[in-house]
Amino acid sequence: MGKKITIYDLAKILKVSPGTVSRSLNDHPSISQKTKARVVAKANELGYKTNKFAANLSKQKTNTIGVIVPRLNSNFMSTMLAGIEKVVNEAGYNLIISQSLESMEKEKLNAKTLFNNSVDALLVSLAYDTSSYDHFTPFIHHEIPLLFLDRVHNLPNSATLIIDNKLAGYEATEHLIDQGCKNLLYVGGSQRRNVYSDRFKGFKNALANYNLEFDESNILESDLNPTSIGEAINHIKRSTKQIDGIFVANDTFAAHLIKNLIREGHKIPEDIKIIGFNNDPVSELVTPSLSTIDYSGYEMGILAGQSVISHLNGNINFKSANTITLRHQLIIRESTQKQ
Amino acid sequence: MGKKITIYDLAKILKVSPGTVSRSLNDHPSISQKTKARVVAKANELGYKTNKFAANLSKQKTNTIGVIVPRLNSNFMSTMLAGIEKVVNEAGYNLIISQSLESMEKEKLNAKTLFNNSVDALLVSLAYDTSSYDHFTPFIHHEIPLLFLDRVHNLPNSATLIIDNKLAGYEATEHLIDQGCKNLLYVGGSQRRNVYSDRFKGFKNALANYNLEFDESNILESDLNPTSIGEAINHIKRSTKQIDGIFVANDTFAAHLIKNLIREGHKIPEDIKIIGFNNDPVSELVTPSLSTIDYSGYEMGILAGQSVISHLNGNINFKSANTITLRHQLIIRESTQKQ
DNA sequence: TTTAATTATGCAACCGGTTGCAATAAATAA
DNA sequence: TTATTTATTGCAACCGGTTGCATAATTAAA
Repeated sequence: MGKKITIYDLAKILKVSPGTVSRSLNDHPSISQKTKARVVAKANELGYKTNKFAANLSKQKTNTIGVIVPRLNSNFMSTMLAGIEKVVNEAGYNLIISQSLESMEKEKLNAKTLFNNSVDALLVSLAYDTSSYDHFTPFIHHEIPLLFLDRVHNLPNSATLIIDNKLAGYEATEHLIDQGCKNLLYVGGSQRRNVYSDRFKGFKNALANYNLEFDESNILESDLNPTSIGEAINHIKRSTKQIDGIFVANDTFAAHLIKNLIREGHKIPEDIKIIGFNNDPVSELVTPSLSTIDYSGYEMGILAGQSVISHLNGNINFKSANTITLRHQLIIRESTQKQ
Repeated sequence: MGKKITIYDLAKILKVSPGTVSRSLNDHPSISQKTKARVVAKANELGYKTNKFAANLSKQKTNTIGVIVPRLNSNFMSTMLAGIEKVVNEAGYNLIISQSLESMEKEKLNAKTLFNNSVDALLVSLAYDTSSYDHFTPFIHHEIPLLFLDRVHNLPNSATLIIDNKLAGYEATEHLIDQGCKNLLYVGGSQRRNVYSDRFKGFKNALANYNLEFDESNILESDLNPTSIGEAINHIKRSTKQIDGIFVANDTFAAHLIKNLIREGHKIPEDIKIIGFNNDPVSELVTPSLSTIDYSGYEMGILAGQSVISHLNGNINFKSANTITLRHQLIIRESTQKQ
């Protein structure tokens, strides 16, 4: 039940000043080893705990890092968060996590809240429909480290952590072409988000490079929600040229697509080859197993945590436009197998 | 960049006392409407923002709720968190999330950290190997609301939020028996966790009820990690009586099991029927699709958030042992289809 | 032994709200 | 009009650390 003991209590007991107690506990250099030892010993003995409120108030620092993600319940995001959490926790920081639910309005609110909560840094993966970025300027103005992850936007004095989506998109598409596909379809999310527009650019480049013609029927913009599978199926059915290869910018949607195409009587990979993106656990489990682009959310999280921490420790900083690009890898499974 | 303005600035400008400003901003009843209006107007005009540090210090309240989960990157957990986040956020609370990584030691650390951070409430889903619960007593002693979710432990003055795992286990098993299975296997996690031991109890009850014999070969305790699939396969192979029905306490593991059993030449559901647990998205996507028990992590999260909030608001409390049981539902898919 | 240079500690202001209690102003009753 | 009651507002202590600067204690140099 221990009534809270404060540095004042310690000071009185040890017959020193509160300031000395404070400095001792914080291992300040101007305190003698002897005194430090005494203070620390007594503090432990009495179970002293620093009152974060007070410490925060005078230091104006919360030891808290804010995160905004589109949603918590996606494999990629939760894995990334797991990585972030691990690193920042080891460094003594807490994570305040909030989700935008893919809405810019909610994202704005989240940003405001986190700002008001004085997070020491902010990590963001942008919502589906975010089109303005003013809600991040308070962070920049107050020099609060701002790091975008995966779904990024280039703002001055902020850093971004991504993979080379364009290249990955190119490689995925090239793989389909290698396997003999001629009429390709790209299914991705909002072109406003770098992850989708870049993958699409890669897709388009690959088509051009292999002299495959491209028109608007070769791209489908979707919210990638499983409930929207119907639209995708319709698009494929309606297409005048028979589609024989699909690059889906998201494994979960790709898995649903496989399931539904098979239900519709298509053979995969014989009639249509499909490649996804993310190497979500589901890609191994679906039948046929799904070829995909692997990149580790966990690693991205770890790296994000590390950069932010080292920024906070003053080792590096985000002043100079700072982009970290992670590696990715093509994973070939059954869904793109040549006959 | 807008020097911070404080209640003292407002007080000076408006020629009232800081106390009056504070009370006005908090809509205290003893301030006249006129004054309140003036203060609020001026506060808005100058873009006043309350300094949480100071407010926390004097109120000794953080408006922050701590959560400890075994891991962030499981569908169930991240969905549950999504639910919690939504509710508490709307109520003006922040969520500090930490993961125990299924280790009691880490869980202890997390609990300590969250305690030191003075969270206003704590939500916990226990780690795989947690066997002592002392790390939660500080919360109870300080009357910080403590709520266990899904993987629970009954502590006095704490609440629990669960489903009827025993009944669900019974129903899953009964379903297998209904479909003609005679030699059943239960694959679950640590018996120390209610979710697994209760499901097992239901399993055993069902066997007894249908006069099916039970011995140690009918149960396999696993960490349910996909890397442990080999052990499960071996167990099934080695079994003297030919196993024809498996109840796996976790969809992901069940999905891997299906995939691997098929690879080994078994036919599912013809030779072996399988039922999972959780209704994870993967259960629909695997082939054959997986029968399972559905219960909504999201709903559980929402409910958890709501109970904690209403407790914090003084509406209900956890003093009287408080258990909320959510409903669940048997979902029949292809993996248990009778021929 | 003195003086200068270090090292260790104390003092007190400060961070910015919150809140019990006293004081004053306004409203109602006598 | 005066005495009461009630509605408003101010005062000042408090929450518990942190930190610049002055002072005291100790050590090294002269």
